[in-house]
Amino acid sequence: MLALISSGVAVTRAEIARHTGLARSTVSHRVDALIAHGFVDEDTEAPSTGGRPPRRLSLRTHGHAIAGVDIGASHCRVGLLDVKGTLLAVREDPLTIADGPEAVLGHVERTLPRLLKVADGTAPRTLRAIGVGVPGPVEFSTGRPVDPPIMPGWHHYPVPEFFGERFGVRALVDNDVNVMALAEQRRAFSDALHLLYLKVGTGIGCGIVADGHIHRGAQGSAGDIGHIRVGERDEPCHCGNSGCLEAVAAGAAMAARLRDVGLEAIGSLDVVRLVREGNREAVRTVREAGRAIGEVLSGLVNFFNPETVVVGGALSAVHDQLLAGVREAVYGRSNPLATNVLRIEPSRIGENAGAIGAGILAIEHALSPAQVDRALATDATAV
Amino acid sequence: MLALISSGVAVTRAEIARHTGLARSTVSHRVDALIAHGFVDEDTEAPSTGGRPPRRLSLRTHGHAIAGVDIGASHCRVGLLDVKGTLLAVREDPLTIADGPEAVLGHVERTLPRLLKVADGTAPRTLRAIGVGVPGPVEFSTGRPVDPPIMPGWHHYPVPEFFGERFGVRALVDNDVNVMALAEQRRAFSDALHLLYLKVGTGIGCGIVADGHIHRGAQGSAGDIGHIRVGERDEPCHCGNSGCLEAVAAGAAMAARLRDVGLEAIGSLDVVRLVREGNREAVRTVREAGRAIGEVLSGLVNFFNPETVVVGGALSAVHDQLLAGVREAVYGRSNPLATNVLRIEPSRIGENAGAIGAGILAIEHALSPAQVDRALATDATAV
DNA sequence: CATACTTTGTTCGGTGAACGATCAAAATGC
DNA sequence: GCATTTTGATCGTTCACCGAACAAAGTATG
Repeated sequence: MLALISSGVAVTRAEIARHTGLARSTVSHRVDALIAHGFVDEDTEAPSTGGRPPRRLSLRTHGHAIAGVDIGASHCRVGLLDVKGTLLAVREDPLTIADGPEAVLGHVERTLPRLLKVADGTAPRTLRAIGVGVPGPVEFSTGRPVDPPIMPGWHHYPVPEFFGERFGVRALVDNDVNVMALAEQRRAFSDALHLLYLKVGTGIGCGIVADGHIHRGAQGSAGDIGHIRVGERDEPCHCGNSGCLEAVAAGAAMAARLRDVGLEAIGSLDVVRLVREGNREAVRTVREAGRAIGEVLSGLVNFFNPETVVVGGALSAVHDQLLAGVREAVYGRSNPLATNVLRIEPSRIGENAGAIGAGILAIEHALSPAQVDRALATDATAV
Repeated sequence: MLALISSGVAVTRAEIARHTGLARSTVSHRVDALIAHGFVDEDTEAPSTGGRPPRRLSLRTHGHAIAGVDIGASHCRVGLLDVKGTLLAVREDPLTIADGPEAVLGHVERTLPRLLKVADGTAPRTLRAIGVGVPGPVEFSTGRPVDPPIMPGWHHYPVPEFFGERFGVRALVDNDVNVMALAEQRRAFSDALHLLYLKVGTGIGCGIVADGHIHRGAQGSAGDIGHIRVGERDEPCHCGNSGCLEAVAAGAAMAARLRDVGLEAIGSLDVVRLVREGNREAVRTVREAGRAIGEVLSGLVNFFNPETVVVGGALSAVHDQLLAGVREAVYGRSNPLATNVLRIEPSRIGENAGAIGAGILAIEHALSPAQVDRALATDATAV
């Protein structure tokens, strides 16, 4: 409760009192408790506005650490954050997710202690919580992947228990695009209550933030827009249908099309390289893909009416070309009322969005009123 | 708080204590206050389970009334509900919304007192709140329509103030499909946290319930799916684009197509009539429209992942034919994970959904913790 | 049929958190 | 140097919630 307010808007006791409507005495008392338990620090004095200068409060960053883990199809990024959400250390390693949960999570298990040691040298930090983003649908309440197409061996694997046994902390698991959407919303587009995060890489996925919260849907498969039908082309898709967005506009599909015209392109990164080299065929392909994505997105914009759409993923490296196509299609087709404040922008956080978003997910859980109350009750003076 | 629990799950003091974790003494005290202020009634004793039989509590329905108003393009339905949400009286009148807010709301103003007198004869009821559903986008916080296409003269008209001045109660205004979605979710599909309500009438609209709450989006235009592009046909649409869902599959479009083949059909009701008469062309047209709707819906199902899709509106009168087409397209194209628990069902509430949903909106506001606390504080013993 | 047991709801002191008022601290401004 | 202003701390009061004991009203059991 107070912790939430301390993390942004009201940073002094008097401000908290004004914002919450509580008496100044009450606020003082509770802040003392939070300081005693190691949640909050008192730091510099703020400039006076005519009277006694207020003392600024901030979350105590030293001592604590939160892990944010971004697991991709072929890589794994482990990040360490302080409770304010600033990234202390990251490490990316190539890793095949198809090797199964023990192999992948075992790597995370070995990497984390190293990061904890390295991170910022001086004071040792204790791990408080872990957030994990994985490239497939997850039953959020249990943290278990459900029938993930590209994660063989992960079905119903109890990821939180894995970390709970080894580090003694809670782990939250979610779809990777969801945590990326969360990262962009919290860090870069906090004025947008409703936000979509489009990840355009080898495949295409979408993270949804509705009213400030991640929308996961009934089975945690919300945002799975890769197989929405688009346009007239009947490109066959590995899902069995044809004309899927992913079969038309994802990185893999673009690379295939460029191969057809004799260019050397295996994956998304080759498409990016070719565009950067100024290859006109590649530019045309990306722009065309942008239009296809925009066509689907225009429908989603009408339906969902977000303030902001963020485009990320490997292909956002060439967002000039990609977004041109997306905007063209969206602004051409969407309801004017929905588009007149709509912003379509490239990712501002970039390649660390997954790790940071997973961390934010864990931080917000650890600092939730219920968790803080529990910590205050169990008198365990943290740090 | 207690009011919410009283309206469904915990109907005796001991049950409330078990559900909330509060002490039995506290619950007793608070229930007494609610009884004293006229929110709750004590009624029959429930059967004993081996000890003293518990006394059942229920919301006090007599004395209070809530209005639910459903304004359509060419009709106006005014309903009166008790605080439990049961419909006491309804009245539908033909009315042209284009006559402007004063004319339409004036009609409501004259109708309400009559319903209040008629309703259930005996005890007089005082109006507590009003809910209004209108066929266009609304800025919910102020209750003002914004640029509604088929409501000339209503732009930014202060509807809540109109009723506030005349009846002295709060009025909540929302898009009609939103309140219909709410009615179906609360009354008929309460197990579905995420629900879509498709209204197929002259036009096509969609109400969204996400996590039990109406999703309105950034400008209150969420659910405006009538102009999503569908299929290969390039049917011109009044919005300026072509291939819009509404231009292909709405009641008006179906009637136009039937006219083209020489049948007599002016509006949605004629389509319904022809289908009921067994006209094969009409059946084919409805089924075809269902497929078009299903094609768009399959994308929305992938994106939003609802448990339930409810189909209502005038065309749901022939839902056998319509839903056949919808289901065919959705189950053919959507992500299996999203469809394996998905239910696509006809409206269970029917023509009163708008009035009931608007009433529910108002009731939930009036019984919200904040409002109840205020009522308890201001010592104004209701009734 | 009387008695023990169970479950519900009420009454009654005790406790603790929030409040309001007062006071000390540390600046600005005349 | 002194009034003013704003922040933060201290202290007694109030009020909501709790826990325990108790009354009420039934069922099980000898």
